[in-house]
Amino acid sequence: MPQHRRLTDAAGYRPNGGQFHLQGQRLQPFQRQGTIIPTMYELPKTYDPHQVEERRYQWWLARGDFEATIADDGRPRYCITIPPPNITGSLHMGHALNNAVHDVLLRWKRMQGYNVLCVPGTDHAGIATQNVVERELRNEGLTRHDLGREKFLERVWQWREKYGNTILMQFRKLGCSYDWRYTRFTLDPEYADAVLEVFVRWWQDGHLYIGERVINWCPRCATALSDIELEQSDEPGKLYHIRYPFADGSGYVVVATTRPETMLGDVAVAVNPADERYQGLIGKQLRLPLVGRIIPLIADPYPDPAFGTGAVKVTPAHDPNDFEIGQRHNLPRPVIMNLDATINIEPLLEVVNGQQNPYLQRYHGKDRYEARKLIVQDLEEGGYLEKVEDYTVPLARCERCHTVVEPLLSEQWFCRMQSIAQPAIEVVKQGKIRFIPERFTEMYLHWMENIRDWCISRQIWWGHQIPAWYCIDCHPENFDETGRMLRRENPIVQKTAPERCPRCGSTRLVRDPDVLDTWFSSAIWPHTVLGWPRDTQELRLFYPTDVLITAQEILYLWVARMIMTGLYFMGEIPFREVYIHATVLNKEGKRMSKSLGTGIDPLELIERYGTDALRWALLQQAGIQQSIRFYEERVLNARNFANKVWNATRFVLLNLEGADLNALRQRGAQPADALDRWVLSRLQRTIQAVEDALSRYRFDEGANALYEFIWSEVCDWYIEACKPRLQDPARREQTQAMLVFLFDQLLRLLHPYMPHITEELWQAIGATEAEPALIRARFPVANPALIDEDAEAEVAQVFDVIRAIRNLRAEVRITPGSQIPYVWVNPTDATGAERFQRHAPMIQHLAWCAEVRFGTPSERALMNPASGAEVFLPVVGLVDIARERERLQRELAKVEAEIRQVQARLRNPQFVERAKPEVVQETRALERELLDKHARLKARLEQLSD
RNA sequence: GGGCGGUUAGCUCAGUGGUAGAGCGCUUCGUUCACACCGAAGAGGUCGUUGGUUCGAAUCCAACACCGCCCA
Repeated sequence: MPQHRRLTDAAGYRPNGGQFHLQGQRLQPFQRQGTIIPTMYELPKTYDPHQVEERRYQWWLARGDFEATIADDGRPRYCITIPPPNITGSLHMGHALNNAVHDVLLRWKRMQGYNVLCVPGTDHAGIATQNVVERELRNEGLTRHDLGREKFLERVWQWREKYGNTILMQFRKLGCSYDWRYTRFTLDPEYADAVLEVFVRWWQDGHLYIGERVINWCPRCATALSDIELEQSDEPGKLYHIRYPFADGSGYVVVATTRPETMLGDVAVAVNPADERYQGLIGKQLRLPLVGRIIPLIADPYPDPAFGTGAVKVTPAHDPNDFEIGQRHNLPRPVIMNLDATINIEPLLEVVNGQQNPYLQRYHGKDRYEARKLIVQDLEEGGYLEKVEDYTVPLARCERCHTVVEPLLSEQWFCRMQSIAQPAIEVVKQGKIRFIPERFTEMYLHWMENIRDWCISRQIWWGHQIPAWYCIDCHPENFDETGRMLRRENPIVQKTAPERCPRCGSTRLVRDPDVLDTWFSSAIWPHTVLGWPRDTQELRLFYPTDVLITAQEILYLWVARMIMTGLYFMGEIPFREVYIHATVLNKEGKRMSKSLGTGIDPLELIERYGTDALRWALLQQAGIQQSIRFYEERVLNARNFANKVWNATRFVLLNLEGADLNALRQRGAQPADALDRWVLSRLQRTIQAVEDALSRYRFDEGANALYEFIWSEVCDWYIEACKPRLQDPARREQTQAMLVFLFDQLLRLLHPYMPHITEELWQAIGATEAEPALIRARFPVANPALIDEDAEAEVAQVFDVIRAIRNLRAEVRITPGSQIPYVWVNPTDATGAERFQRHAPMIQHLAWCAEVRFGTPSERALMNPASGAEVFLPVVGLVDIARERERLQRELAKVEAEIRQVQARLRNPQFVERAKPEVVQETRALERELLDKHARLKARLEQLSD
């Protein structure tokens, strides 16, 4: 039976100048079928992710490793529905972090034995997608109106077929182990049906209404925008102070505005009732400059007396706050602007004699900014303009086209939120849904408790068209001569088109042209992707889901709404936890933006450093922060770490030559000495740390524990210490078994973070018939019995002595390459003496000397105090006494400073009395050690002065 | 204006009451048969400021300053 064989035989790979050659598509290295053959592999010196990642991903896909079992097979279940990315999007660092976090959790839970289901999918993204296609059309010299609604939608679907899955393919490049069979799209027929179901039920239950509100209107896109579709920014502008004279000629009131053109629609001036400056004036009439309208001075709590003159002009149709004032005082709300942001004076004509007004005619039909210029000019000429100040204006722009958004009164569909929100507040208060980091609980509750009605209609074509029909014969006045609807009244709301009007029997029905806000459909994502409103096995098994992982910016617009719809339609929370990860910024702390060129392309990083490196770099920073600054050097470092893991495993494999891997595995970890017990103990602590970190979403902590253990303990010390043992026939097999066990565990622990490289390596060192793939192998469980404080203390002391010797060597430039004949170790007590004698071979090997002698030297030597011993490095004829004294003096000064600190603490009776006893003990022990060091340094100095 | 987060080594960040840490960068040295995507040894910090609590504060409290996020 062959004990080992070359990789070229088994899998068609041949090392060639550090490169692998793929000799055919079907060849899959390290994948063994059937019985396990102990194998000696030749791995290239440098890990090449390109040779591994795509192949491993396809292998998992082919094996069905990402697929959940849709049945109760006795395993606990774990389910996540991902935040569906916008179909027009492409992978950015935020997605990379979000999906890396998803996949770590999924892989971890899967390895823990959970039946894991992760549902991926995409969002139709109404405005964004419509804009992309409209831009395409514009290049062809067309608008969507040239095509008409139906043809236009065909175009959008074509676009979606072509590009809509780009981002999901990019998620695969991240290694995401999602169940792709369940890929959903928010405009799938079943999904669309669920959306209509929600609309109809909410309508029947009285939660929907048609109303007039001031909404954010994009004059370019010609639609209402939700808050999240806005870009808020402060821009330089002007503050205009305008005099509004009293109608009786008794002076004037000054109001300030940043949008003077809106004065055309003013219907009042408001002041705070508590404002003393206006006592006795409230109720007086003012004459609106230029327009001539007579408007009242009213009292309302909204104006802040401390701000400016304390008087606010009220334009209900063009400002949301003014709208509310108008409602309180039952004021008219003239709309003086068209949907394309040109001025329309028609609503004023009835109130003032507009035909006679030379000003109004001048503004009619002019663009808002042009009108502003004219109005300011006319105000100035009329003596109404008191002053103009430079002022920083908060501006909202359309996220898609960057046009300044206009607050505008319009007819929209609304959803009443208050009663729907109540249960969603309760479940969070009761802790049924937990936010991580916790601070988001308060933010969520605050927003929910002040929730406003939700404008759910959008004046675009791409999306879920509102299932409401209107009868022309019941309300002919609501339609113009072309049949276009002017007003919504008595809607017939149902899932499918009604045959005839239930009131008058007419068949002349018109469907509401508007579509629903995209968030309306994504609000039902968790239960809808699992099959709602049908009663499915998936829903029964996997709802509620376990966690929702997202970025902070959509806490309100998406997370809150999912909680509300989940409770409303399922009667149950949609997820138990909400993890809100950081925003990825660049090194300067600026938001990554493609248009500003401040972004980093994750795909480029994957190309250069590999997926596992990118994941590691992101996760190493992913905890509970608000933001993380990301830059390429971090990925470089992660790549180096991957290479370290590769080479450490490679070392183990190279040292298995002639070994029976099966036998070694069966033998398991049998510690032969303190060093073995030390590494097993450290491993348990690492397992605990990773487990604990992942359960708290502290991916950074888990990564650091792994990095520290693998690099600084296993590679720097354990492997180095194992080298001579592997050459010793008496210890070789036991050491091999230790290493095989250790690396099997390490690769398992690391797999959720770095799936591809670990699977590839584990296939060589850990795979068995019972566990053929790491992705489904058991995650390590810490064994507290293996935590060994004594071994840890003992090994720490030995390492300290080794470091002390290395330190002396470096002092006199004796490189590690040149072995020295012997060093002296002088233990401070009997325990130390016994210990260091036992570990003399390790000290020799790791301090690069041929012999360890015990005691003090008579010849010339450098001295260094260590923990439990002082070490001497004999330096024949080379010792510069003066220099050595200087070095020792420096050491002495350091020790003395430390002694002063420690003794100051111990001299304080309050400390000895009140501090925890173990702290006092530790401090005393520290004092003893420092005093001991001090004495030895002193003695050495005296010796040298002879 | 309100709420929240941050301020620790040159840079990016860990560190929730008991001897200040990591990675990168820097200095010196080194191709020892896992790894130069590496190894060995170093230098470098009055933990934003000011008060308070405490035997003891980077850590808890208060105020302030600056940076940032969210909301209005």
